[in-house]
Amino acid sequence: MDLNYLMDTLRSNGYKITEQRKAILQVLSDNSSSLVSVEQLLCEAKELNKKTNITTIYRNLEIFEKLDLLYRFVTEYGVALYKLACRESSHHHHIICKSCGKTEVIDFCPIDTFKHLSEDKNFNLTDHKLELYGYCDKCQYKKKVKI
Amino acid sequence: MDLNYLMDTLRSNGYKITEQRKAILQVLSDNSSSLVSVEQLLCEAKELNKKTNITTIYRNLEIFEKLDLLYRFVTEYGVALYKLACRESSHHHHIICKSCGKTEVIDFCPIDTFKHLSEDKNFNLTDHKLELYGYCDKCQYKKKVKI
DNA sequence: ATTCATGCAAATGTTTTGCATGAGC
DNA sequence: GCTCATGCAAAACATTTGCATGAAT
Repeated sequence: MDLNYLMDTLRSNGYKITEQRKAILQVLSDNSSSLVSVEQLLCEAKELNKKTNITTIYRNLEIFEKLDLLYRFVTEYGVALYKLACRESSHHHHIICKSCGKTEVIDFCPIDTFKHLSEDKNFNLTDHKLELYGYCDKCQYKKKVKI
Repeated sequence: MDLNYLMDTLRSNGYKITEQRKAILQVLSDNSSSLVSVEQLLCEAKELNKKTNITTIYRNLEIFEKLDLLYRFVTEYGVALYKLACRESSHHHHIICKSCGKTEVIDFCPIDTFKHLSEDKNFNLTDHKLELYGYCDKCQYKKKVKI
């Protein structure tokens, strides 16, 4: 994901470009192929800018999310994980590696299959959530669960 | 869901049947068609047994979950919601009302559709999560979001 | 110069834990 | 009587907020 696009979006929405913001965006960008926790984000952002503070992380994640720059995901244990949102992203689902957190986008959506089922149940279907879990290429033989 | 079955399961696993446990199970049973939060559970359990304590709720939810009596669900805001697990439950998904939390089971699973997609991506697929959201029969015209 | 962003500390909310007491078998 | 379950208080986390200071425009 393009850092310039991210910063332009911030600027055009009246947000200033600070060193901390740059560091956070850089970390998110470096990890754009997997989901990162706040803890990991803080840790890696500190490497880029020692001054980065946890409060700043939280405040910025909220902003990035509001601007649709960030995809927020909550694991079944209630832990929030983040990943930059694809700019061109239309509706899609993810396949997530349970070991390293790597995510891939799956364009196919099976939701139409459920349309008639929900009608049968008199549910007015508005949203859905589908996530596939497994082990990616590299992790298939070490299967150490991190998420 | 049958309270006797629940208590038998507890007993046969070495757990005692206390008034608090009965109250918690009763509340879960009364709400078996929707997801309840810990807060709601505490509130309703207190009506049945004033002595019921939040710590006891947490400890028991953990036990029930471990015995597969309870289905635990985490919303996108990280809030845990619970519902008794169906005894005969095989693999299935849920359709969840965003207003009242009512849930219905959907037996159909589209996961086979993704088998070849995950192979293309060299992902060894092990789990998945699918939830449908909408408004049930009764809530379609009041659409007040609670979950 | 003005406004927004940050850091610190404190507050909040949720869940967990230690320990003494009490209830179930 | 023994064991497990409970209640209380405190601890452990994750996240949010108030406020004064500092950086970006």
